[in-house]
Amino acid sequence: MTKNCNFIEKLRGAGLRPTKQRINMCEVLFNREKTFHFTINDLVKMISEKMNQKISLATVYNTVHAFEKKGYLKEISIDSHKSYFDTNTSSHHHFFDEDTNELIDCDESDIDKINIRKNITGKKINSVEVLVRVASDNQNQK
Amino acid sequence: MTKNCNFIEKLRGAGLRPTKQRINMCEVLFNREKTFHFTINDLVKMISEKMNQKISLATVYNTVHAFEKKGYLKEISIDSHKSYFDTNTSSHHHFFDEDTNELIDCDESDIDKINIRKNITGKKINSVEVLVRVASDNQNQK
DNA sequence: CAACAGTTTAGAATTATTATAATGTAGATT
DNA sequence: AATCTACATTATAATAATTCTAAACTGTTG
Ligand SMILES: [Mn+2]
Ligand SMILES: [Mn+2]
Ligand SMILES: [Zn+2]
Ligand SMILES: [Zn+2]
Repeated sequence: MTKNCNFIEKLRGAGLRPTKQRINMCEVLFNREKTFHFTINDLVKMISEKMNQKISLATVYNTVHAFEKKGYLKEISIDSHKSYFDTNTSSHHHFFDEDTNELIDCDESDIDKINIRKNITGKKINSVEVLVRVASDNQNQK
Repeated sequence: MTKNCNFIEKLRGAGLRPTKQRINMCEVLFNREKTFHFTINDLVKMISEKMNQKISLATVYNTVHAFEKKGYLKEISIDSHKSYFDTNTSSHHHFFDEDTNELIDCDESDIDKINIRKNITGKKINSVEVLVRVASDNQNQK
């Protein structure tokens, strides 16, 4: 897909200076075949593993939030203690595996289009997201 | 509905001792016509306003989590910085008004039943929740 | 290359939540 | 009713997550 990526252009296009930290983060986040879900902690680990450069935690937060604002990342909140970011920024739904804490993308065919009958005066719909929580099917009661 | 409520029985039924703090929290949370959504902060304010007793913040957290575990409250997470609790513990969907930060319940007729085609081997579905984010419809672009 | 605005950084500060351990209390036992 | 004990409450400390600060650094423009 995005091979030998020109992340410099991507960053410039968003009005973000292509610093080496941001380019490195782009490599880690976007230079791959498939989109994925991560926590800030995951990302800090991935960056320190994949790069030999040190990076400040504040920069990771800053950059993730900048990317989120520019629409390069989406936040998926599971509960107050579990929040993920998604490099798949298209509108899509999720399964959440409560055993493994894993977020799984749905594709179009997995869930029928949501039909919303209610409308709130003066308000437009910005997004419609379904979260399906799943867990092991062992018939151990509770 | 729950008039002159016997919260003592409700608490005992859950294996929770009916202390005066818990009974007071029950009054604030459940002794009302309609269910509602609140944050921990909202709740602390409501309790200190409605009671003349002081209550420890730790007790509020402990009790909210105990009630959540017993199924008397449900958590609704909007993003990593906004999390609500819901005294409506039935399975239902939500609108979230991004202008006012207000959560609004959907009822059965507002959203068609969600049809899930995907199934994850060995996993059962625990819940299916839709969050519809809405915001002011002023045609101010962005 | 000079100048400047934007960026990074380490560390401090802030906030939200949980842990601690001393004190209090509900409910059982006598 | 007095005593006992496990559970609950409390103030406060500790921890964790995130944001702020202000000094140093760097990409861009001219
Ligand atoms: Mn955010
Ligand atoms: Mn919780
Ligand atoms: Zn996703
Ligand atoms: Zn609700």
